[in-house]
Amino acid sequence: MARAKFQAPKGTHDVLPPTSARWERLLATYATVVERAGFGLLQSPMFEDLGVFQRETEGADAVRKEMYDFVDKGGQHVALRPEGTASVVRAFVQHNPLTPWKVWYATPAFRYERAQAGRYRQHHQVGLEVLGSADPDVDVEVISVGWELLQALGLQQVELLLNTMGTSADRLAYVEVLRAWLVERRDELAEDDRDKVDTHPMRVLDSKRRATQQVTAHAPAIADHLSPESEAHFARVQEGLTARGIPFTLAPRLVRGFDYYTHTTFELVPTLVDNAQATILGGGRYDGLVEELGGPPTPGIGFGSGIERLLIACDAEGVFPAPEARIDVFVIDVTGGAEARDLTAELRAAGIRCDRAFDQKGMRAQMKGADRSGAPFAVIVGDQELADGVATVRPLRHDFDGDQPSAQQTVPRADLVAHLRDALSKDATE
RNA sequence: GUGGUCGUAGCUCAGCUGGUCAGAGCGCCGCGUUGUGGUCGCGGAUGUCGGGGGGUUCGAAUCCCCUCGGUCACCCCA
Repeated sequence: MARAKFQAPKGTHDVLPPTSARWERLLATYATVVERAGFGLLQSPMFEDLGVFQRETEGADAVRKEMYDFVDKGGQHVALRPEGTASVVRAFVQHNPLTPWKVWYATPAFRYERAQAGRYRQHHQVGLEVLGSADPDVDVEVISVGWELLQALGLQQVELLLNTMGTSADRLAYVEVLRAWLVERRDELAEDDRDKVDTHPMRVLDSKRRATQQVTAHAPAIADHLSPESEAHFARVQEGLTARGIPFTLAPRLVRGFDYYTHTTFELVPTLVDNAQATILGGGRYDGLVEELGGPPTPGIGFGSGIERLLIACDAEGVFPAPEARIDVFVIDVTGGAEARDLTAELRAAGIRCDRAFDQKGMRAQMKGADRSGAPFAVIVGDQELADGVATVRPLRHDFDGDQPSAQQTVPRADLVAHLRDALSKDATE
């Protein structure tokens, strides 16, 4: 009877080396970008009380239908987080930090849905939030940092879509105008969109169906229903982006997934990725959310960005490749392994990244391992070197000169670390 | 949740309408070089033909159904 074989659950995936090195680098890049802008890391639990995410006013599918929720052994109803913002707001309300509170995070997010390219049941997001300031310049800063992340990754073919929802009062008023307008034209809409007129009129604007798009092309626009305050806020955001040299496209039909958004909303969309799940970074302002979670009236804004989708976009542009060599030196020991054991420890203590072969493989096999490791140098210790108190340092990266292998040197063991450091710095500058 | 499509060695895939169909390339391992990576040559291993269940048949990787998974679109979102 064959034993059952397990595999990663549907919609989840393992990231193995060397691909995982891209993840490490992406996270490091993100941390650099946000920390130089004054954001600090917020580590918060991956699950929360269900109510943190599932609020009465929230109609997003991610929260209504796709939550990974369960009752724990103590009877508490909890949920794996489907998005990053609500957790941050909960932490803000709980700890009442000084404002503006600028935090960033990197976290898995869970949604029970059918997987496809760029959409998973467990995906990973980096994001940030600023709580406690209504200044439109904060909107500009948040969008700028998102933009800088993409720049740092090397992404060029990206479009910034910008919209505003106005204040929540503007939004509510507009939604009713829109609903009334749509009700009169319900029969002209694509069949699948008709129910949304009642449940989620703004989503009708976002429909991908042609029949619906033809109708909504003339629908009332939020821009015509903004209060002077909202107009001024949005104008200042646009002015700031222009001053920063960040190109944007006004997208009056841009409808973000969560209902908590007010004022500025935005998405960054890669233009070269042709699947439907393309948005790599999205966010907006949410001036009522803190109150909904029991805090004082506090404005907030942030974005989330999907790591899997960022990498898909990088692949489409051929940028941000996986890093190459993971180690500097591969130690080869044909005297039985004790030399490799001690020498790797010595080199590592000196800050030199190194690895070795195990299982007492032959010289040839160890050299193949050295070659495969990507290390620029092999350090060879055999019986002769051991007797002489030396090691052979052999460059691996230079191409063969015809059939002649690259030149190697004999180095006294006492000088080995210094020699390798010197050789490595020369190798790095080539 | 709805619909389409696919699922053969670690990877990419071939296998025509059921009867040497269990294969190729790459990768991997060994040897040529008992102390030297690439290239080259020689040799080798690997799969219950994605897993399980059921059906048709003298006979199924090959046909049908269920199930699991990938993938694409919708829904929705990062």
